[in-house]
Amino acid sequence: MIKKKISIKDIAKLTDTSITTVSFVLNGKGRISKEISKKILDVAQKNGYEPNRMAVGLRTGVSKVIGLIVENIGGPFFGEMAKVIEEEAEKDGYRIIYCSTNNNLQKGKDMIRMLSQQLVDGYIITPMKGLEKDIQSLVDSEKPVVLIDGYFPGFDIPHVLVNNYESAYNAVSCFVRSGYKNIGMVTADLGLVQLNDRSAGFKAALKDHGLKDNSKMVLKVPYDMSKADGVNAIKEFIGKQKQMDGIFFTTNYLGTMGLQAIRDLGLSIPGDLAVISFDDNEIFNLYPPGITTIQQPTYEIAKSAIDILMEQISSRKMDASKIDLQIPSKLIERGSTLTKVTA
Amino acid sequence: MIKKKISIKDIAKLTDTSITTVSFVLNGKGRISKEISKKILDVAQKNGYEPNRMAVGLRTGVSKVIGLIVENIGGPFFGEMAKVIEEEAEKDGYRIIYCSTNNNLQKGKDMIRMLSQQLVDGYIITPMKGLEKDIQSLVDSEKPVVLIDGYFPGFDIPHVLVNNYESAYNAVSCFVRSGYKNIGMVTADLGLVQLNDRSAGFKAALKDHGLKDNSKMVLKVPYDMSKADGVNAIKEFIGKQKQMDGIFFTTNYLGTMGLQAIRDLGLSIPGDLAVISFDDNEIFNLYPPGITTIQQPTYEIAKSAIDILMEQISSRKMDASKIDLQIPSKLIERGSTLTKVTA
DNA sequence: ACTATTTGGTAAAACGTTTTATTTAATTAG
DNA sequence: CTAATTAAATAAAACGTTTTACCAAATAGT
Repeated sequence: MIKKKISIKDIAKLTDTSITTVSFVLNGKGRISKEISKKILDVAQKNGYEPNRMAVGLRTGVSKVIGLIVENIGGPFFGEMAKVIEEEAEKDGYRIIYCSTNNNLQKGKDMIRMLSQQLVDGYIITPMKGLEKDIQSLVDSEKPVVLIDGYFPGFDIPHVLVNNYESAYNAVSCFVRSGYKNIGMVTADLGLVQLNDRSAGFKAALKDHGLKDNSKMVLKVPYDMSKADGVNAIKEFIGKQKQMDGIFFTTNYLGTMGLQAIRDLGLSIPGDLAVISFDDNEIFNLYPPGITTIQQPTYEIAKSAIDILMEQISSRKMDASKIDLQIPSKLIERGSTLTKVTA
Repeated sequence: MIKKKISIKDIAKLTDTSITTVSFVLNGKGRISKEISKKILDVAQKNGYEPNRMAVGLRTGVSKVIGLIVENIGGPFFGEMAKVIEEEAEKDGYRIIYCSTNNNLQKGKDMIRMLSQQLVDGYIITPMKGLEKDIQSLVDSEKPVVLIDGYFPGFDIPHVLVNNYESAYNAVSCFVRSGYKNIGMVTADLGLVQLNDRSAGFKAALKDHGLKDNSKMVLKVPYDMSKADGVNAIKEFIGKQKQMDGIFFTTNYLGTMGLQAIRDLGLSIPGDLAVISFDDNEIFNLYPPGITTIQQPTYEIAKSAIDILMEQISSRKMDASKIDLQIPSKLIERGSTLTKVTA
């Protein structure tokens, strides 16, 4: 029994009414008498009528789908984000189409192009270097867009992200508070503004705390480097920095690579090296003695992004364009930054 | 400059041809002369023409979108899966709409209904108890469906998952091989067949190795229990099992809760307790002394699922209905199951 | 009692494609 | 030199909605 989908036309036939009438009743639009309404609703209900989204989309230009373009849907940060976004969007009857760019520019461009085929009503995008014009052209053509986790300096595109600068600054303060003064940093070589902001916050804090800004104590791990190579690079880096007593990892995956490096080197945390990493994570909670982290407010970021997007979608006002929402992070202090004991 | 999307009709006008001609050229269908073809292609290219997916979908009944319904897109296992699925689907020009059920039956039902509004060409679903009829009705209406990570006993719905029974069996064998004979298990109370299979494999292995099947050495943690409560439950469980020297966690999240419990109890791994967990994970690699895990072949599962789905989509043959693909897992042996040293 | 107005309902156009059936022009066959 | 074939292009219908414009009947206004 291959049940053919029932259409509005079928319902009209079954109820001896017109297509228009059915449509009006179903959408509560026109003025149709109680009795006819009831009859139509009944029949629709009984036959499990569901509107054909394609037809609706074609006619109205609204797909009720939003496009989510992130770096890696499989990662802990974006995965969590994706979940919240889905849940929030669903409340407004929206569904999510996603795609991971893996920080590949071409993939990002392709995706924006694909999705712009009248398929989605709006975009949530994690920006990457080189995508500026593509996204701007989206905005120019009045497509609602919200950036998360980053932004484009000089472009008026609404974005919401953690306050990277202050967060990194706070990390350094935490080190200092606990007595660590020779602090190194491991970051990635993507041109991402969020990483730059973290670096800037880090440096500013060093300066403000009167620590020497030894730029040799910064390692940039190439993004496309394999995990094993990355760990080795970090090991080598740590090996070279003889006087370093604290290390700051600017991302989640660098943090775990770092832990592995530290473990392989047989160093103790925080005895030999205090540690703070960006992006809280189950690992950092569990790994002895507990790693101090900067916890991103994923829920709030995602919620805000959806809210802003929906605002744009409903009222076509673009006064949201100047939105620059930076949400504070939470420093989760754990064993890796216990007060330094000097021998 | 609000660029209006250009349509096939516009191109026809610009090139002094008909709509049909343009459509034929763009799809390589009819017989159109080289010169006109070139002209049309040029104009289309120059104006950045992209077909309106809604219109195409309405006319052809094909959306080029597949629906992915998982338990939690944010989790490590499903996230990784989602990523592979997206990448593989993209090769065939498909995009993914996702949704997390959080093991909530109603949400699952709702999602299936929503997506069936002619919105998706096929489904990849992680089954949950109670969804049998909904999914079967999908199959009945000739919608391509593939289940991943589980299946419905007694229903002929194609599915691909890890060989749960054998995997759990192997875990026990690993314990035994290393000298651990009093093996407990922690599992969840969802009615999921994959968990049942794991339990069954576990018990069968105990029996085959001549170990006593002490059913008191099994803890079922309620799925909706908070993390803290879960950890406490596990702590209590471990506390009660005085002679237990090895413990098997049937899922990822139970494994990490278990690690926390063990850490809180101040027990050493594997000295006091050997550990194996299902689902490999960065944590298990990093956490000292390294936790032995059953690594699911996520890539292969996802790839196979997509392949089977595409097969169904392209050739409307339903002979795939009896597909029961169980892919072997890989036991990653780490420090948590080092050979037992008896004092 | 005639004109306004409201009420309940519908026909038909439009959204942008794909595809079938047709037309016209050009080529080949006999 | 016609008749048959083929090549090139197109008109028009259809997919399932939403929505504008319109109509007829009933009600209200004066």
